[in-house]
Amino acid sequence: MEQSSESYIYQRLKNAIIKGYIKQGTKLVETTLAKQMQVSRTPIRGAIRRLTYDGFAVYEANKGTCVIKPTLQEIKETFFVRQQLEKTAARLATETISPEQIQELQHYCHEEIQTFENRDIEEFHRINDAIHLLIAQVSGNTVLRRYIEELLNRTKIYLILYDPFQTTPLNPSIKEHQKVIEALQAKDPDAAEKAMELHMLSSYESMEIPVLPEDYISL
Amino acid sequence: MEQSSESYIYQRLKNAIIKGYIKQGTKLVETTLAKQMQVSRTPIRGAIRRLTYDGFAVYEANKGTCVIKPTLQEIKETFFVRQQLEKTAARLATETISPEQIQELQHYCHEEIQTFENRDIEEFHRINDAIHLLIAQVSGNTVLRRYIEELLNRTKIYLILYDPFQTTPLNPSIKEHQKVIEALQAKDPDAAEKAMELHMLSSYESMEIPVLPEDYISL
DNA sequence: CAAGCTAGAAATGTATACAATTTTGCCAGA
DNA sequence: TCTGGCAAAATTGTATACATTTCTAGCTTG
Repeated sequence: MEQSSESYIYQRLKNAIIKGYIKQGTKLVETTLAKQMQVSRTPIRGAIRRLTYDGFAVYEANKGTCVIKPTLQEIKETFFVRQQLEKTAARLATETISPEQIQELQHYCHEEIQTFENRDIEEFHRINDAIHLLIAQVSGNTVLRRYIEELLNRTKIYLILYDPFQTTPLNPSIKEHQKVIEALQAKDPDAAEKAMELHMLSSYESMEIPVLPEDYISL
Repeated sequence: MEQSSESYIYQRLKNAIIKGYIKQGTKLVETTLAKQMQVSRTPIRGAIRRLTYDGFAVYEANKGTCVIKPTLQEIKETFFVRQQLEKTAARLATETISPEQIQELQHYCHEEIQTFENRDIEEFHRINDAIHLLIAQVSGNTVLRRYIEELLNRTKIYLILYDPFQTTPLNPSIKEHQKVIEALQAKDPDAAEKAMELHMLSSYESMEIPVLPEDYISL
């Protein structure tokens, strides 16, 4: 499948933002990026606009587009919305989840433990995402799934600002996932919702404004 | 304030879709629209892409963009997500709402009753939107507010498919709004959440596939 | 007559040119 | 030195031209 130039550029830019290669607040200048990526302004422009619609950048007419620089307040608000939707997804999932899907979730949990022992943070996050996305999918509400996916993506960029060295203790996360999965297996909506609520809460309640040099760039 | 051509085109197209002037499933051809609107393809293209990101159209690479043609399932799913978020907003609003804001809501309710007597459906919907948006704003969570605003916009297009003649009894809606406002005034989170849940539920639970000629256009 | 192929048309994707707006930096004057 | 303004540079907004892909209509062939 031949992918369009714009999609490719979009992916590259998004990745660079999420990974922190592009500093928050940076202005995304069309002409500059066009030269760097050896394409015309047209696909660059499209990619930048898409980043805007996805919430990774802010646009001002006749001024240009900058990578977002969220406040701690905004970050917590976003996590809160994500929490609400994931709570709902977990509740719905108790009614529709199949034994195979439960097995898949448990498999992820095992992988998570192994990855934790290996200290492979990147892989750990990949598995974490997979768990949350699977539950969102199992919920059976595709609109809900799309919103959760969007918010999950959006919260990734926040983790860089909040915890650039990724030192957050991941151990509790594993146990929390297991709690959610147990509730799903027991088909207990209230327990599933509560478990997910607590899990999401622990991922943002302790956030504080990090002390970093102004021009800090995470690897 | 001078608005860009693209923004203007976006607004026009969105309005045409929401009002039903453009039939659901219609392909949005760049060249055709460019001729109609007397501009080049560039701003048309941007406007169409934006409609895509807002969920009013679907895009396929190298194929083009079509106005969405949601199934009843999708419509109900979207209303459900909106319901979840508005429930949350109502709950949060009980903690932050001011006497002035309560008064503003009550004012809307009075307007709503008058408008109902005048059978001005368009105005009625405008007031209804204002009530929901104000509660979302009062919640104090701007991310939540933006999502609710997006979903409110998106559900507008659904009402055309569901009820093109806008014959839905609006009377219960007024009473439901009053219930929500009473709960906000009493600063009772559970009551506010419940009242909003019931109000949202009544707006979509009874939806059925409408019987319409294939080429039906609302006004 | 149906299925498949092919050339032309049509539509989207990208590059480039030009217009309008904003930003920047320098200079004059108080 | 500070401020205001003006002109050049930089950047975004739009138009147009060209490239590539997809759609369509008509023809061929079994």
